[in-house]
Amino acid sequence: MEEPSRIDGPGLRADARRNRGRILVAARAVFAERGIDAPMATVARRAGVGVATLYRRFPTRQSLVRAAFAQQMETCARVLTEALADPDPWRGFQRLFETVCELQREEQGFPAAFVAAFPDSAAEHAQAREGTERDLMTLVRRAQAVGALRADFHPSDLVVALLSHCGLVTALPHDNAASRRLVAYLLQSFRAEAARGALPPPSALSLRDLPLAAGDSQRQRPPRA
Amino acid sequence: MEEPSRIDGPGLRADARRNRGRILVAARAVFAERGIDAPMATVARRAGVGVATLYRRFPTRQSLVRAAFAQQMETCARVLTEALADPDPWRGFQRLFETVCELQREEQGFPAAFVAAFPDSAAEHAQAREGTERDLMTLVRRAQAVGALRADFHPSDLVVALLSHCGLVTALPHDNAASRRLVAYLLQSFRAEAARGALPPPSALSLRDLPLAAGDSQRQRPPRA
DNA sequence: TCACAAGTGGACGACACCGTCCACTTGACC
DNA sequence: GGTCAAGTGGACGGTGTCGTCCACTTGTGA
Repeated sequence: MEEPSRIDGPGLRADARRNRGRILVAARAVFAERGIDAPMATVARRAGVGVATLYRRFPTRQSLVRAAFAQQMETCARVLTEALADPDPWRGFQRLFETVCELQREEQGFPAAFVAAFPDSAAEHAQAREGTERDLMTLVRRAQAVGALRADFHPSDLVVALLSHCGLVTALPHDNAASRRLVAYLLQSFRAEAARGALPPPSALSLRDLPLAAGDSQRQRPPRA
Repeated sequence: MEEPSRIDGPGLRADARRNRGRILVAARAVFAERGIDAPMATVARRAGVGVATLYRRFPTRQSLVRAAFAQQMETCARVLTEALADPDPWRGFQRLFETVCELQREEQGFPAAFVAAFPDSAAEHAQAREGTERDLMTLVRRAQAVGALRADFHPSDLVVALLSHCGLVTALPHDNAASRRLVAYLLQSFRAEAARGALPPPSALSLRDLPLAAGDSQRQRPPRA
């Protein structure tokens, strides 16, 4: 009410803003090297900052993760807009998928952030997600209308594809060839000509389940070496 | 030398063997619910056993994981044998992929075990893996010779596909529809008729990187809610 | 230049998990 | 039934992370 969350945004003292920036850089680096649940203290040390400063700026690990990858999230949203603007809807669709996968591949830690849970941002970003979802639906319909995207493609299939790719790059963080190969296979199977026989029914997933535009998701936990 | 590892196998006292069994059941349950790095003490408690007993039987978490999912690993190996025996190599290939994915889908925690690292079993299971690898190669060649599997399919693509599916079911543990959908898409894109345009070069992966037959792999870490 | 609110660092208590140790129990074999 | 090695449970010390608290520093606006 009174404090409109000056925890982030501007309105910070100059040195504080500088530190905030350093923390985000350090967070991306540390998350890339040691995974998304690296100790907070490690991030602080790398940023040349005390733990207290880190916690003051980002009270939860989640808020740090979200802020650290906000730029990637925005890129995803922008790419969707560009895809919609493309006169060739299939090319738009293809670029959308390829670009998001490229982001997942390049920014270590982003994939993990991508599937990690952000249950509290649900209300907050509801409209953003709905807009994104509508846009995606439009893109899919157009690409189908042109006869490029198979008719039985369901918007949730994009979520499925992105999450799988995400899992792959998490398992093999440095194997770009594997990632590219999967992307190519999936794109080919999304083409209308590839349709042979019926597919099993689509998942009930929606964008709600995937933070394409700083949204959020569900989930449990994976392994460890 | 002197003690030929009676830690597992028979030769255990009756009560000890009973406990061992209980531990494995408990481990599968706990891994399914809380992920593969749930506290050892939780597994012990669930098995109605002290921690010491657990550690005596399975000195490392890895050995516990491996033992807990040994059955699933064996099933994978058996399915490969069956696939080779199938007069229709494509049907064999298809069943192999579908069955392994089904295992990943059904046994929570198995996918995580599947991608988790088992660096020390490398030497130990070297022959088993090589045999598996050769079998797989044979299966692929046969399916290609028949004109069913696309000519540019590379054995490592199976690893890629399995790891992606693994990631998907880890992210969405209860969404069978999503899993089935992905499997269907991938199988269709592996068909010879689906080939349109060149694929990017295959990954350098081999079965070495995937514990199809109780083998092992590499890796780093994923997220956490 | 000064005063003070904003910002800072690191020590600290709480907590969770690990893996070992040891005194006690129990199954197997005579 | 008696002996004893095999087996057992739980307490315990060690380690690593969390998140807070508070005395100190520093930027800002007058």
